[in-house]
Amino acid sequence: MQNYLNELNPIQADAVKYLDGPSLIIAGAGSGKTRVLTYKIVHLLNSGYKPSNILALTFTNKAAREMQTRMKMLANEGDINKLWIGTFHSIFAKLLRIEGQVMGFPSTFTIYDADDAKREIKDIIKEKKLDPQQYPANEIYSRISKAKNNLVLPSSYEKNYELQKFDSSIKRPETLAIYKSYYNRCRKAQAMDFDDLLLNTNILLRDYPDILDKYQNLFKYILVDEYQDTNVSQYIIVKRLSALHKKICVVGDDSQSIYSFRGAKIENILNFEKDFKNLKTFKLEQNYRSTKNIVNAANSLIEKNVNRLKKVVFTENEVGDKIYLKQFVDDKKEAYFVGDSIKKYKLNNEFDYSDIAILYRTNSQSRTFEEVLRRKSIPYKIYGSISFYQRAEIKDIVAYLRLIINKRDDQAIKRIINYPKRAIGNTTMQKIINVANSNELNIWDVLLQIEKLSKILSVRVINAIRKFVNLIDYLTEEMQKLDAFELVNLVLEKTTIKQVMSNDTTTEGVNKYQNVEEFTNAVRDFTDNADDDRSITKFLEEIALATDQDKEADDQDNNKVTMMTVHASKGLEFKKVYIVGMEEGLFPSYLSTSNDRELEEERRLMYVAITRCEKILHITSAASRMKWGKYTSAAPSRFLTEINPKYLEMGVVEEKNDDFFENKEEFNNFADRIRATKSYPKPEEKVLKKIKPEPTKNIEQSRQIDKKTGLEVGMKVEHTKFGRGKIIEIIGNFPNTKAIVNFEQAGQKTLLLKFAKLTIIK
DNA sequence: TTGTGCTGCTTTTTT
DNA sequence: AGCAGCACAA
Repeated sequence: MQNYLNELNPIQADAVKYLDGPSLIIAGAGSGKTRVLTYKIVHLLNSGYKPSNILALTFTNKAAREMQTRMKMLANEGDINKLWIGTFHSIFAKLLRIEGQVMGFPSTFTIYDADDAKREIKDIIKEKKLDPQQYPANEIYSRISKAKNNLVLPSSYEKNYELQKFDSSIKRPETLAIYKSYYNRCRKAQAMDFDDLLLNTNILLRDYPDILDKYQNLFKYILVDEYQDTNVSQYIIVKRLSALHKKICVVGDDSQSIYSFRGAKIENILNFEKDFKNLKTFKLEQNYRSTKNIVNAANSLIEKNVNRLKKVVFTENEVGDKIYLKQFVDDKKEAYFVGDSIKKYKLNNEFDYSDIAILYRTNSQSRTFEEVLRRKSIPYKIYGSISFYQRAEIKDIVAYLRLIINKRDDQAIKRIINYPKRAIGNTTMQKIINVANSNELNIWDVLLQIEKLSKILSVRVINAIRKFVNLIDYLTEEMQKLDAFELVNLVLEKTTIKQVMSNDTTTEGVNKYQNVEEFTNAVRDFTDNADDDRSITKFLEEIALATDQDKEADDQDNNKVTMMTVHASKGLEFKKVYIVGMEEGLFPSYLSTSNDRELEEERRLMYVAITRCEKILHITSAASRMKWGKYTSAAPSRFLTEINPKYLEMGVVEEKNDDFFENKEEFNNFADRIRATKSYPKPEEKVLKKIKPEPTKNIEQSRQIDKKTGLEVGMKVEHTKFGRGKIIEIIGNFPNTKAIVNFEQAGQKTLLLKFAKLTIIK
């Protein structure tokens, strides 16, 4: 075995070698954190620890996988497979499947994702006849989530005067009642949401000492990655499990704590010293990733935060280019600049597409860039907030699988009982749900004895339901004999989903069908490669906790520009980065500007964004941007003024137009700053240059749409004489606009629009 | 019961 | 701009 310790700097090596007691590794951005963690695990193995005695917790599946891959170079594969390594959620889901029976959970319990959880809450609000405006499901969900992450069960919520006072003060006195009801329903459905996985683990370890004992003994060494992002629930789990051996190593960077909206407590890392006696602290401060300019710029920004641990990140890398700053008239110009810039770098062969990332604050910003990159034939991949497995068409199929495994999964039933259409409509479901609720039954129990409802349901409906029940029963029986892949195919076949979908020839329909095919491929992949358990249960387990980022492994052509939110970019690095949309109200988000804590989190987020970059960093903003269908203007982000200007290179302000500025003062401030740097050429002329505010439509587009009638290329239309057809071209100007239409029956015709009566059909 | 078209809301980030 | 939810019609 090669001496891996030689590949580390002295502090890294010390951190790896120290196994005697609790340790805290403060790892600055780009300081080789993953390397230290993986080497430390290898070191544990070499020091006689058995792999099954090591627990390593990460925040993303990707991080876990990355560590495993890296370890394969250094340790034997059999050992690595026996490690307990994974996300908090997946590890403790696994634990609950093994041990949850004592709490009344079968090993087949369902995991509700955020979507399921919100639907359930929405249903409850509806059934309680509360005003959905007053009780937005989203906010109630996050309130409940917060309670759970602070280990506040409905019973403690009820006793907590403060919480209820707050709910009353915002006119939501029924929050507790909703929480109670939601909590009970999840239990009844044998379902756990993401927060329950941690909460129930806590209850398990608290109330069952022999189980606690078992796992305290099993986990002889515990490592936690991204410790700054742990919430109370996770923190207590870690504390309980490590209480016996006190062999725990947590790694984190307070400057990169960006998940407090999800209940993460930055205090967990700030106070770690108080929690563990004889703590050894290691500070990794040398950055191996970025140029001096980038590291220094990031430092100068994060220094503005008051609440932080002392740490000075430095680098011995080259000075590098300054950070390029540019502002544009609107979001389209911004996107075109990025597209052109990527093309230029690519032409000069300076970077591969895969070296480049576009980072933004909100997912909705991706659209504009997607459009531009597609137009310029630049290959890209987007990591969206919606995971592949959360797409409606996939969730439909998954719902069948979930129901086959767990008949009490009410959310699954609601989703599929009328998909594909079987004439079991909303009214029917409402009646059934009422019966279920008033008898403390699951929906499935009611369906099993649907004949009893002959007074309130028609024979037709009862027969439809019986058929549905038979179908599910049949599939459940078959499940015993089949592997996951075979079962999925049978489901697609017998439910007629496959047939229904292939009949849909619209673009979206075809797209959905392709997604389903991709899904079956993923299932096949799973059955082919899973080493021990290839049941559908195991597969569902994996995808319930999968995110979009976890699906790229099999992507062959990886030379693509990456687009993602800054949050999603944590832990990654790119040679060239564009941070876009640096505007007040967007980054920092308008929701965070009123309070210092949240503003500091936004600043850390910006810190994360900057430190993703190895070599060339562009930061852009737009003076005006399409938001909710309207153009809204914004001043450049305050964070730009917080970076020490000596690390910045101000670009030319492109075609500035003060018609776009309601807030001139803020713009002028920005302009002043730009003037203050030498590289900016004669600002006044540029700034005062006026252009017509016609930002959206380009010529090419306006030729393809007839403004008068709203007809557009690609639309389907109906003509009184020729029947249905599709517009393939629009030519000429009003009043002589003509449309070339390809009719299904009559063939291609050119019609003068002022005469032809075309009606648009969907 | 299903389909359609209108209204009003959304966007912060995610395991 | 896009979408969910809803009212109303077929």
